[in-house]
Amino acid sequence: MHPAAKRLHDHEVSGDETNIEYGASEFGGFGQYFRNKQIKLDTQLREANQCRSQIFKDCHIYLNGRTEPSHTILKGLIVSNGGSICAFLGGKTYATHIVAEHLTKRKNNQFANYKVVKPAWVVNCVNQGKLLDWTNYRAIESSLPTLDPKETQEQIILEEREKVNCLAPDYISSYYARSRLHFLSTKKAELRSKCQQLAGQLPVAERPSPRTILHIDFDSFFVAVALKDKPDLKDQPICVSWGGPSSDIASCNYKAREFGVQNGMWVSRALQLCPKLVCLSYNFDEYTRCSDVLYQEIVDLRPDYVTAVSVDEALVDVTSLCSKTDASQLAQELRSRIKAKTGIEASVGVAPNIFLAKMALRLAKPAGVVCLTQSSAPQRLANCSVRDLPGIGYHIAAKLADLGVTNYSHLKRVTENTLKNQLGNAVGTKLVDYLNCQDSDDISLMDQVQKSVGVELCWGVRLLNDNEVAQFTSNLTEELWSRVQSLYPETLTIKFYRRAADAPFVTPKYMGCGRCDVTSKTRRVVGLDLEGLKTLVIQCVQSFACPPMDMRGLGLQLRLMDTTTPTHHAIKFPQLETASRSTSPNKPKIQLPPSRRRGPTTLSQFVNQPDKVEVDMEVFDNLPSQIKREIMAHEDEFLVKVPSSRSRSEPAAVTTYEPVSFRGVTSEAGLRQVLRDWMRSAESPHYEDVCEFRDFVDYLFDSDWNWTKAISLVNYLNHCSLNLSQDWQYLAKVMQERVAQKILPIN
DNA sequence: AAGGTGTGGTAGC
DNA sequence: ATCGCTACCACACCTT
Repeated sequence: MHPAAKRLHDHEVSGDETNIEYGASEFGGFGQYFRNKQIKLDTQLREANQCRSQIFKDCHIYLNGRTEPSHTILKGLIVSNGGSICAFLGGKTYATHIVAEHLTKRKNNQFANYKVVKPAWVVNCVNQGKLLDWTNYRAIESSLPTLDPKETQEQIILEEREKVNCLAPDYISSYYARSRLHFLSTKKAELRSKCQQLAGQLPVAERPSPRTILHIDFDSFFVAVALKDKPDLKDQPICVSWGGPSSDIASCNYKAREFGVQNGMWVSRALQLCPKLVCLSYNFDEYTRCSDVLYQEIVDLRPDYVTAVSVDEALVDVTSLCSKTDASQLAQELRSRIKAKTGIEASVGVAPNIFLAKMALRLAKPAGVVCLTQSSAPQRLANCSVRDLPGIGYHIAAKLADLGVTNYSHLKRVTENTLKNQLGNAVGTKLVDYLNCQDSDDISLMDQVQKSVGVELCWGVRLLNDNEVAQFTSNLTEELWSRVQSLYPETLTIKFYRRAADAPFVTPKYMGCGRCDVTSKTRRVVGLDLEGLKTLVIQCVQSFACPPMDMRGLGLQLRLMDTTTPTHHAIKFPQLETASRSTSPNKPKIQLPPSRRRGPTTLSQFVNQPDKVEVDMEVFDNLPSQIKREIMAHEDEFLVKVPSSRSRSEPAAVTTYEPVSFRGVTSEAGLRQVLRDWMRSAESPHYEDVCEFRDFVDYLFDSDWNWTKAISLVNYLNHCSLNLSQDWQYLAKVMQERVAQKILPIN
């Protein structure tokens, strides 16, 4: 489906709640109760008029500036004839038409790609009972499909760049320093890792079922922090944002929500709804301080388990504690201690599972504690909007609304199969669980090791040419690299934001990305260093073939190697027995940084091994580490005499030594398992095993398509060896070097 | 059948 | 003006 058509379709699904787009980021409370007056007006108009006709079917119309007839009348005409009103340009809903009398120069530009019509178009359409050709009612001359000429676009970008320059050396760091979403994401990652460390220290408790789970969270956290030194404002409608008209509201208090203000809404919009709204600033340092107090108090309880949900929010398993204390009392005490130490209110939900704990928390806000049980929950939750169920966002809620399900109790009306067919297996199953007040998520199984690391930047990206695109891409890749640390990346997914063909060149949000088409690409990055990564990313970005001036954002995500889970799935993988040791006819292609170049080396050098000094294997194994390492490093000069397999299995050795074999192992995960077993089996590697490993890696490397897996395996060895003896680390280095050199001649 | 890739949804304030 | 991030899951579709 064409993107615009899809948006129209989506719009239909969402009915007349044209600005529900903000619902996507709504949180912390029953937004249902504070519906925007505008929605009500539309609904009432539509109901009163019972949709006299469908003239404006599929029309999503934005009214701009002063009009004759008035907005109210036009709105009535449009809505009662099957059309809908678009509250804002930009965002996720797409306006098909703009109605305007006069346009300022800037708007002229901003609206250049819309169908901009005079109000008479609406009136005449209704009078004649059909949709008239809009081009006879143009409000500006150069409308669709003409785009801004290239020079104009260049001019716009140059002007914008004077204020916001995404190529400035400190742009990325200063951007992230002010981004609330970046703050939230990175804090969460930090806390998750801390909680995981903690889990290792906590005693491994038995896990009788049912559990007692606390879900604790500060009430409108950012606002609460902002109000700490402005207590006189606490009864006013307050929000936290950077303050400009198109800045996002990060958090608003309950007073503001009464006016329909929601988190994620733009300030300009919120001010329409609530002119007295007061905007306060962010204070990231203080958020961190409060967060630390919260988590310290939780840890001091000595719970069975803690999971970080957010900077101000945690799931706590307190089952053991509750054998002595009453859960609700425990929660109350926790609440008061936190209030005393931070000065801000937290609420707590108590329940036997995560789902119910989350729902209990919603009921508990503001400043309260609510306990839910399997038996009390259904009644307490009956009227709660499906939007408030964990994992049910704007899109799924819209699909549920199509099924006639808008609140929790309606779920009963739909069969499990319908849910699964309409929403997918996972969501369907989850909803059925919810209806039964159950949750298959187990708090002790959450917080697994991090699987990916990424960066994304979609604000202020304004670039003129390929060079600038490469520069920006390179800068962002460096930022990504700085976050990788000792982690071990396997693949890179590049997410490219390109201005949608029909989106205006000047974005509705100041310096925002506007509506974009997003495409992505995944590549293996095993064996690449920063320079290699940069080259790869720039290459991929170029492959999207986007006019530089239409680039609006870039995301880079590294999937990390799975270092824990052995898998039993076998992927197709050639067997060693059938391997040919000859040079592969198709040489692998890989971009390696110039820094890796070490002079000419050919594959044949490794294949045709030079004469060797003989070393007995047993002797080798008993050599001091230092010498072993030397031999491994110069293994081409040594030949270790391997005893026959018979003598090896003789009971001479006290410890039973099992030679490592990679033969017959078919999956990458399986290979890693063999490596892990090998590394566990000995303080330092046996020479024979080293040879087996080297041969296997050589084989992989030489076979047509497994060279990336060879690199992968060697790097995995390196990754794991960090915790092992120097011998292991050295082996890894030697193998890395070997593989790196094999790659060289191909460049 | 199992794995890879591309896309899309959700959560936090 | 403005700071629209990021990790993770699930799925459709494709290849082998």
